[in-house]
Amino acid sequence: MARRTGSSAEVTGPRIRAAALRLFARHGYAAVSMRQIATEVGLQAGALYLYTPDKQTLLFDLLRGHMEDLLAAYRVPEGPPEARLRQFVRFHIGYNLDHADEVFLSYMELRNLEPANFAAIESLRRRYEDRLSAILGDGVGQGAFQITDVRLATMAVIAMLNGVNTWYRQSGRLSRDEVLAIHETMAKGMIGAR
Amino acid sequence: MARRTGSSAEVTGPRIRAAALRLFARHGYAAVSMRQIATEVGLQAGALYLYTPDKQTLLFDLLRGHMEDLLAAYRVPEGPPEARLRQFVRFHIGYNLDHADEVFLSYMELRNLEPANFAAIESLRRRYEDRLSAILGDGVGQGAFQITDVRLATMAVIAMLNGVNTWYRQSGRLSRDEVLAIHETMAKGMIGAR
DNA sequence: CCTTGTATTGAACGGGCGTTCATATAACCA
DNA sequence: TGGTTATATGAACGCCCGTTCAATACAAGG
Repeated sequence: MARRTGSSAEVTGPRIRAAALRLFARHGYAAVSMRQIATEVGLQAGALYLYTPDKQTLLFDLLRGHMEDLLAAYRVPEGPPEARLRQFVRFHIGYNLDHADEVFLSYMELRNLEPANFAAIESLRRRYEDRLSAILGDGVGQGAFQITDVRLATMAVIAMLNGVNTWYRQSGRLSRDEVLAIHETMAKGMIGAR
Repeated sequence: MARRTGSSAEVTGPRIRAAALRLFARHGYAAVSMRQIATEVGLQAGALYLYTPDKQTLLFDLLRGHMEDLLAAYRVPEGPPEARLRQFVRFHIGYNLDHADEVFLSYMELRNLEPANFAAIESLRRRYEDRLSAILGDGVGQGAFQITDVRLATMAVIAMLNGVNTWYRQSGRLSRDEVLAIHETMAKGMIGAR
């Protein structure tokens, strides 16, 4: 057998990335073999190399794609700092819950990236973090927030928000909107918003 | 060669665990081979099996040991809820910074544990989290804290505190004590402490 | 000095790894 | 319809994996 009926690169490429994402997130990059990914898609391992030069690039493309999608999805909010912070909180939690595998992978597999690839992802992440820093900085400038160190506050707010992904389940005790509302309040409290 | 001069099980066992901890934390459980661990200690791979039944148990013992050490090191604070929260924050950040590899490993490698081992670690972690929940619950009862959901607030505070380990460096811009103080304030703000 | 027990080697086992490539088939186009 | 190109196979390459075990070298005690 060789080429299979109804197959095309436009279908196979995304299916490979989806399978790799799922397996990497579930078991870890190092623990997943190219043969497992291929099996998931219904291919032999060799066929994967029509779609990625190697396993490392497959991982990197997943992380880069996620960070770029995240940055593209973010709409810079307008209005007073408190309202903008509220919107950031809602966007961040919402996006993370809707892209749990991507987010998980992007935090867990950084150490498996080659230095150059690592730097590229970190740079994208920093750009995202800076969007929260901008809101917090404006809030301080307008006297709405009481923050000793904007960079630290940025990291702390994001760390708190990221925590949601570790425990939230759709069938859980709290609705998604309750979780969002509570985190809005906590984020405001953290930074001394009046 | 066989037995080497100056060697004894009391020395080799801890050295193996230390090497495994360092390598697992740096590169990930799945990416580290028994041969690499052995080389680090100056042994052949086979010798490791005098000290652990297998690789999985080596990982599990590291995680269990860490969680037990953490629970043993925690002194239940006394006084009003606000003071007890302050002490929890200081203990948690301080302990995490002093045991960065253990903490990192305990979060990253949970998924590489067999179900029974996973459950054991999660149970220990839950016991630790409950100590913060107790403080928050008391604070609510005494009207000192304004918390919609104690369990959610517990997870959020711990997530925020854990974030420190991802960026704090001793040579960094902020001193350890500044970091502690700021996080005390943020933790209090999160839960509406007066 | 010799025996006993501990600590370790080094080879071997079966198997899986990432990657390459000649080959084959399906889809497309003239 | 026939030739070309895109898509995939499946075998092979060299290498590393976790684990076992007989053989062995050393330390300690009598």
